[in-house]
Amino acid sequence: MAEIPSKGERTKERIVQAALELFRRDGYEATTMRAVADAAGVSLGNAYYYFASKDLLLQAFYQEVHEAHAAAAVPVLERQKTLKARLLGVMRAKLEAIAPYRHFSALMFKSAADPKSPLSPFHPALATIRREGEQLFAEVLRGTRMPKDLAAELPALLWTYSMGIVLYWIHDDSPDSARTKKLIEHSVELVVGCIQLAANPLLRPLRRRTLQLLKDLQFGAAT
Amino acid sequence: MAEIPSKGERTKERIVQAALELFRRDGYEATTMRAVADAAGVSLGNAYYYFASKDLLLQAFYQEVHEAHAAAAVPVLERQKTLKARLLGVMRAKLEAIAPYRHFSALMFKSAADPKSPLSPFHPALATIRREGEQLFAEVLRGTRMPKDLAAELPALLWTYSMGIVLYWIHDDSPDSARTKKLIEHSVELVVGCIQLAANPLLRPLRRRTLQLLKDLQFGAAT
DNA sequence: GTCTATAACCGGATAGAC
DNA sequence: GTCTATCCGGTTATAGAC
Repeated sequence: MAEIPSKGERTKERIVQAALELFRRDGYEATTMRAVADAAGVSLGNAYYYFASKDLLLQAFYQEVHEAHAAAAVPVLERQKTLKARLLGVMRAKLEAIAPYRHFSALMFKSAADPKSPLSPFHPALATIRREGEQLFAEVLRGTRMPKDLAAELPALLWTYSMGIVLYWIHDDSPDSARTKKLIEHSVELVVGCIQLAANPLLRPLRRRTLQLLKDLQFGAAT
Repeated sequence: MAEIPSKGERTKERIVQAALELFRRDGYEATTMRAVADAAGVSLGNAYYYFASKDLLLQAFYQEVHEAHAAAAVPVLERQKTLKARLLGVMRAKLEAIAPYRHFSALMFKSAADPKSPLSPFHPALATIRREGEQLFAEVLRGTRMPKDLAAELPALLWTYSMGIVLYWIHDDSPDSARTKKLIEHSVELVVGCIQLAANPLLRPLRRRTLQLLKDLQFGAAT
């Protein structure tokens, strides 16, 4: 840890920073690679030496947004004790964290649609970010008693749920994202209801069957 | 109806046909607008006179695929009487219809992520195709007795459900899409179970509340 | 006013020299 | 690692033909 950054690493960092600033100021499409290279003080070809394509520069952005979300979630998780309040708080924090970047979130879904895109959350390059996202939801569940098998799958499920909300939000043009907020309130209630239901010992057979199905459907798994 | 096509219309049709053929043969990205124009026997500028952008040419593709699905669904809907068998058959037909075009389906989701894209199913230009899709699911429901309020919302919900399946399928690299098939079998059961549950008169209050929420969340509606 | 063509523009990406 | 020169393809400007 804490390596001294090599020359190449410092150049790379300069490019990322230049890109982040320009993306924020002018948007992704309006920012040309030539502008990024200029702002970073390198040639166009050199920028491509570090980032094989323009959208790889976005990865840095996603990391930033995730960190903002995680930070905003900390006080919520400290204060709230019930599952419902914790999930609600974290989802609200998520909405606030991404609010300034609707456009970039849309870009993420754009690439998520393409399994081969290096920006798909299923792509190894972004697997880390996804895992960190799931980690956050694991925190949400901390303190909620439930069967082990369920606890193992829930973080990933909740992360997927949060992505669904984001997808809705991207298309939501109601003032102040009122619709999305409403959706969050209601869906959190639903989700928590389902979790509590699923935790009920009487439903163990159904739960096991469902979890098994989910596992079978996971992309990593064997057929 | 049945107008005699004007000269412009015939030119437009020639361009679409050329595009369809090249897209099929070489894929979307590998097909250049110059190649399409050449194949259609028009100049590049002329092609742009009819299609303001390359991806507008894809609309024709989606229409074709939808028609193939609708056609494949006809025998299913004639033979099958139970809701479950009808839905299952139509979903299987869907998978078969899109099978040769995984790549194009991915492209659709790519644009669906961007609310402003002319290829988003929420965009007016594609609203017709979406309505036809919902219409097909309305057919699936024909013969199933259920409350009016539920019947009004279900086609759109089922269409959304089918889109979810397609999204899964795009990422599914299991042999012969085995995973997606499994998902269809299991989720159809789940969906039908939910519908039957929702139709139960005892659950009317919950159903009404849920349907109201769904309506509120619809993008067309007032806040 | 409907249609067609040619020539350019622009920006992402690559080749290859140093 | 860094640069310059170039390619390539989507898109636009614009002028003329019917």
